[in-house]
Amino acid sequence: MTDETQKTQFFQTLNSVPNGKVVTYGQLADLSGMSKRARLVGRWLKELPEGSKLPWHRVINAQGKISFPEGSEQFFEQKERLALEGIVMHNGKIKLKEYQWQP
DNA sequence: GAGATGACCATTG
DNA sequence: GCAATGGCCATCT
Repeated sequence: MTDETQKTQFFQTLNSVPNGKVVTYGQLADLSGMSKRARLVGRWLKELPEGSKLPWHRVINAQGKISFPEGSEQFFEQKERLALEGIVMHNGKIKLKEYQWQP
């Protein structure tokens, strides 16, 4: 069992997130078979190239917020992509109750 | 090998 | 509901 295997599993899970839904880091880690590795998930997402086909913008933290500093380019892009899928933010936060993916 | 860092999480006050 | 605290785990200096 290498970390590459887990990475593949993780990316596969991420790729199966439906349009209009979001997932948290911990949830993705759990679905990929690593319950306490949410930080590693964040690390992998950071490594992704911009042109990646993966829905990285559908990944938010457990507080229903985008994990980039507000005002940064990354923050803005993620917010924009989510808006295109019908996911809007209320007072800087997303309603996990409505938008969180439930496999 | 010790200490710091990070797209985090759960608990506590 | 929000901020502070401790915990987790891989990578970097």
